[in-house]
Amino acid sequence: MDFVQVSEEEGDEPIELPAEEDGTLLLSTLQAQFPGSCGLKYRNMDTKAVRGVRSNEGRLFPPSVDSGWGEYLYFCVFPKENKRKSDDNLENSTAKTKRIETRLRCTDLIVLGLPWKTTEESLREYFESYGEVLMAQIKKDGKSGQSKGFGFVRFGSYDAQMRVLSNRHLIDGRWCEVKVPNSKGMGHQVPCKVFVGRCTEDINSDDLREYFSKFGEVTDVFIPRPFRAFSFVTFLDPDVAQSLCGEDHIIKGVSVHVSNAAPKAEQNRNQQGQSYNYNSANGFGMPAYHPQGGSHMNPGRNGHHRGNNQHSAHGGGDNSIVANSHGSHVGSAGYGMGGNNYGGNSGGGYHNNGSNHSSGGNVNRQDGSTTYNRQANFHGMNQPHNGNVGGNGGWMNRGHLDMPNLQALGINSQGSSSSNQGQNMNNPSMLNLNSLPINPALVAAALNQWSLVGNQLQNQNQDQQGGNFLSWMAQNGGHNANNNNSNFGGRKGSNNPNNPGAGGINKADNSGCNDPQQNGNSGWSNQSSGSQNSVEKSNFL
DNA sequence: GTTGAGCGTT
Repeated sequence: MDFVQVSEEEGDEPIELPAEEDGTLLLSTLQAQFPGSCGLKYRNMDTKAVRGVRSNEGRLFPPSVDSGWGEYLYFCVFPKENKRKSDDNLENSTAKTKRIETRLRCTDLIVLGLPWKTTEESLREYFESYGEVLMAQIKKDGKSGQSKGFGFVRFGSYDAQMRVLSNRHLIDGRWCEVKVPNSKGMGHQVPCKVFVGRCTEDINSDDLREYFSKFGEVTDVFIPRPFRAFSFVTFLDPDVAQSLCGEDHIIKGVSVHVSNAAPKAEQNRNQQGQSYNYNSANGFGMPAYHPQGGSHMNPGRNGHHRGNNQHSAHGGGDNSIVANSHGSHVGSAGYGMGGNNYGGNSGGGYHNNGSNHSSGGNVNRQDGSTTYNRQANFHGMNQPHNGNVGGNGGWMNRGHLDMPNLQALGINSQGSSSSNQGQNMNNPSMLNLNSLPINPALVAAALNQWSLVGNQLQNQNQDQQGGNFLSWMAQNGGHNANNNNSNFGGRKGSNNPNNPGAGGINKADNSGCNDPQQNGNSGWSNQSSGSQNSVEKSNFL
């Protein structure tokens, strides 16, 4: 087997990636090691110039037919950064780093369970061991001045924030919980995920990833199984996602339609009084998954939090939910469109209602080899700007759902809510959880994204398991990387330092599950002519 | 003076 030496950047230590039998390198293989990368380049020894590697249909082709990949050291190509307004004036920073910094902004963190005696000074002092503390405050009773037992803290670096979120905290003698707050007004999000309709079965995740990587970094691709003629593509940049909505694109000769895949969490949120943590930085590496004290989820290289790793419950590099489909079906035949009527979903069913058509018209773009750098173009839409939080200069809440917050998943120790039982009885099972041979947490991540947890739990219950999500998790515990006490849902009710409540999912919250009042009101702007579609869709988002 | 799930008089 031929190996290709690839590094993230020129000069970095290369990783040897296995090529395929035909000598090509799968893009998915590359992306497994370098999430977010979309191509390769190398420096030509003779001309000293950098040359790009040919890429087509999810495959990268060696520069030479005869000598293959040769002895070149290849390095990754990442999607160009969309030009941003005010974030580009950072010095001493590569475009890539800039992008990441743009994405990984800090947010205020709530500190729960503080001792009454803790002061803002001692709070700050405690957290300064993690990094620069920009703000530390204790919420107090207005009259008495007595602490309410919680406060907020904000860090100057995302790395510090992540470490704080990853660890337990003994503050002034009491174990405290640090989370991203669910504060009101923080719940809106700019969706990063788009719905891709009219897909044919031969369009696999690699195809989608490769195609859409032209517009920006793709962090996830999800194709429902069994085949349902649509899929979801998640971008790192919500602006990119928005800019594509309403458009038709041609992938492998098939005209697919991209439209808004805004989760219907909004309704759930309002109804349940529970705010999803769709906010800003919460998309990356949230606390519940990193119970190990001192473990650095991001040991110095933010770039590794892109792409597949965003699904990684344990920071492992290979936990991509997309990975399952990598390497399969690539290059399989079956182009062609028309005549394929998949379950009544194809044809005319995916008109967007219009509210989210943002990018100045539904321009059809042919699938060319050009790299599109879409300009952000969602301002003035229905996405609120929660600007200038903490004076950090106009960041917006983003719809990054990549890293699940199981609290927000609506998972509790009783499994899905009984009040929802029966809601999905007539719903087709869209995902067989057992068919996804991956870390359950990653499935949860996916389910979180698409608010599928409730459905799946119930389908699962009926169809196979007879248990709840937790039991399923337990049964599949072997997949739970490292098995190191994944602390889904935090440590509620476990102030005992010796019992950090590992595995405790205590949040009684049905968000994400379907609710009787939700059905038929999908919050999904695609209108379908099919009678069944609205139900299916409403279950999906 | 008490208390221990929560979500911020900005």
